[in-house]
Amino acid sequence: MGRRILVVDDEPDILELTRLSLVREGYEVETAATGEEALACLRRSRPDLVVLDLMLPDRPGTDVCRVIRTTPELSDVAVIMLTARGDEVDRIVGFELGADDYVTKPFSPRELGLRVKAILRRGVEEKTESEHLKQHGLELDLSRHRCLHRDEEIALTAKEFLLLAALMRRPGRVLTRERLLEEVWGEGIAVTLRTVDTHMKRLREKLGPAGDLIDTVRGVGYRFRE
Amino acid sequence: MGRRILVVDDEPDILELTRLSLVREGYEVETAATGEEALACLRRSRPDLVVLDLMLPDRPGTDVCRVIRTTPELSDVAVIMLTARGDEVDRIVGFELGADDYVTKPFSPRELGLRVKAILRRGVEEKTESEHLKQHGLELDLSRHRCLHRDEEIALTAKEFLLLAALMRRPGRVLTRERLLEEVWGEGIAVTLRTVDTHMKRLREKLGPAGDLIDTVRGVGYRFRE
DNA sequence: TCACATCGTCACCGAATCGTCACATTTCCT
DNA sequence: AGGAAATGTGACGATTCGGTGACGATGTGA
Repeated sequence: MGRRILVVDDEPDILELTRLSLVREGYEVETAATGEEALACLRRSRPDLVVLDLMLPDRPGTDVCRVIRTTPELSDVAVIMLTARGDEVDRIVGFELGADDYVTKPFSPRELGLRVKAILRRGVEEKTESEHLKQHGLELDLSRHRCLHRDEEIALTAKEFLLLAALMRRPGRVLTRERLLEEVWGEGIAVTLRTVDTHMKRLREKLGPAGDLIDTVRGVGYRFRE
Repeated sequence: MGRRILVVDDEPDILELTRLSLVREGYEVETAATGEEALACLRRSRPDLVVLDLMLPDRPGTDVCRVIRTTPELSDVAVIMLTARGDEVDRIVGFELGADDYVTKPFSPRELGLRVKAILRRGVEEKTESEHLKQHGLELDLSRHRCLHRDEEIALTAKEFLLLAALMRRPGRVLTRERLLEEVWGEGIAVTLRTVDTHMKRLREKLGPAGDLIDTVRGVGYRFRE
């Protein structure tokens, strides 16, 4: 669980020091010096937590944070902001921006380590509910948006992933196309029912042999093998 | 679906911040500052969930929670308690009070949002959990759309399944062809009455020995053995 | 900007399912 | 027993349903 961290700061020294201290505490650490770099890395490797400097060369850290929170695939990533003074803390943490915590510069590695640990632990607690589905060798990591079959990664698109998640959340239960549309696409969205079929086909295709785990119940809907 | 939330807290700031963050996540939110207000609002607008501070000016939140749980019309409302420390958690969430979850102050809106989402989802699932009919070794699971006879699966078509369900829902009672048409095919559908006979035949055939459980009541209709 | 991935829709096909009919059988009545 | 009415049964054509491949629109990263 929660192990991978991205550190974003434009000062090479701070970046390196932070990286080292976190690595020493057992985390996998990546680094980025700009907001763009950071976003690219986020999309690529989906870390569990981002330590984000408020001041970056290309765009403010607040901006990056906002992008993270408004991107569905990233919204589970925890964010710790690095800020010069404790001023705008209220705005940063939580409300307007949705960061999970902040640390004022200058900070000791130990302090950061403690915050990181606390945040990640909280994250784990939240996620233990059912963010991880596992059935018949098929594994879905909801928070990380990943799908494994016999430990081999299967690349799914957003819709395919949500579709599979909806089915796997209630194994054995038949879900009508209407229900699936509602759950995956959202309520009141105007999409043909048959669209579900198409996505189901693509999903089965990608799942390969595991595609058989999805049953078609003629005249009713689809169901995941119990 | 679960959308409406009541937030109860006596601190205006927290109240407003919480309200905002929940509204932003797409919920309809009402607020109350006292226990009495909260109960009034509950009775009036029946929200799906209450976020309830433990400390209120007029009466403890635990008290409010107890009232909710012991009022039949309100017992479906989910409750999330806000508490200062993780101390009395067991008592709160467990049997004594019957809250569904708790969040310790201070909390980030994100954290609360996640809890809310989880709780509401759970509620929906429980309510959708549907019938399971079982008679004379014949078993019908509506939500899974499965039919078992002595633990052996019997594959039924949609119509056959609905027909059998209609009969099994009222064992011993005779259902006319008209009634069955209405129930299985829907009202105002133009289908010959004799169509029911045909489906009944196919159904009995598939049920094998259990087919005898369906009696024909000459001149009236069909009935499932009591 | 371009290439590429994703998504929604459509049209077509084969197969499962359905509805109806004609005929056989049973039941009930006189 | 004889006949009428109701139900069982088998066959057949019609319809529905889901799988599938293709296409165009849209969005997104390089």
